[in-house]
Amino acid sequence: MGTPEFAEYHLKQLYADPHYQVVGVVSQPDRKQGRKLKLTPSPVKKLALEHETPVITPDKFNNTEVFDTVASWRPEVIIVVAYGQIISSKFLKMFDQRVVNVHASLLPRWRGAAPIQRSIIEGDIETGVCLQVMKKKLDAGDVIGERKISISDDINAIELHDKLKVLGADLLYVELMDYIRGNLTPVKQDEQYITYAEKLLKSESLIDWKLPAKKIHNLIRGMQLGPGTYSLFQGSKFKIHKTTVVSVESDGPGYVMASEPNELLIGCGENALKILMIQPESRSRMETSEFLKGHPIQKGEIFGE
RNA sequence: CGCGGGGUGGAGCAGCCUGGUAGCUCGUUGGGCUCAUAACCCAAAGGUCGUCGGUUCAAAUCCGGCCCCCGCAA
Repeated sequence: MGTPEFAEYHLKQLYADPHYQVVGVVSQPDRKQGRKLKLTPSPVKKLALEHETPVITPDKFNNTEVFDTVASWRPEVIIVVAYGQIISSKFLKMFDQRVVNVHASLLPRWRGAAPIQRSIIEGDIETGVCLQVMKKKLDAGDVIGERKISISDDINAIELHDKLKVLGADLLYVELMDYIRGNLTPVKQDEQYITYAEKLLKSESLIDWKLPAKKIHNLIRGMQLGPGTYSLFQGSKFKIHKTTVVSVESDGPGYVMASEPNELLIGCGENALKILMIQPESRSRMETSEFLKGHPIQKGEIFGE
């Protein structure tokens, strides 16, 4: 059971693994997507169809008919990866201890919707993926296995996402097999370390130059997988895609401290940010050096207005 | 029929409204200056202005179709 690309990767690895046989797939209904609002199947559904696996995409999963359909596939284990709907305890009881979930954080840290992004935004130096036995309470299940990875200070959420999906699939390849065979006992989560990864809000996209450069840098990296971040400049929006923190005294929040052929340095509440990749309205993203050739910016001009 | 913005020498942009010598910041090539340089000076090459058609004496510019890209929204 899953929906986006993160889940699709896991499913792809299951198909490739001779130890598993995929008997059925559950995904979210087709959504209107893109500029034409064309009805598009989820990556997981698409992959399942290519493999001619039975697929269902119920609007509401928690429904007896749906449960019966899943039961009719006679699954030995049910794997949930970024499905996108709450799964009722009734279903979990039907398949007692056999519904597992891959979650992209080191539980109990970052339970919830946006663990990858939140780990970067909050400046964590380490994260990972967990395989848990699903409980009624969100992401509170006993942990079957985990994989850790360090977060470098220039990796963004998309890159981290791509690394974590590989680790997640590996949990299915190794630990899940052990669990099914009864060779592995899940471990309870230590409740004192619980944190929640709230969904990213659109209001978080606007850069507040009064914050320290480090915080803004983390936000920009974390929001890459999601709505992105932008700043206003002379009346239009500029998406900021990539930055690096420069340890110098700030001239003030949003002040352009240097605008040279290859460099755009903006003051923050503390230190400054060098903009490396930027995107004006209606244009594609571009390197700052290219951007400056067609958009001359003077030292002393202000971002954020 | 979801809303809107773009496609101009190799890169990033201006010009379009108010049709009539293709411009700017770079890059490239050659030359000069310099102990030297990615710095400076001089010169040159390089564009069917996305594409097809229409209007016109004349279209990058006005009108219509198509293709590609981007933002919002979902």
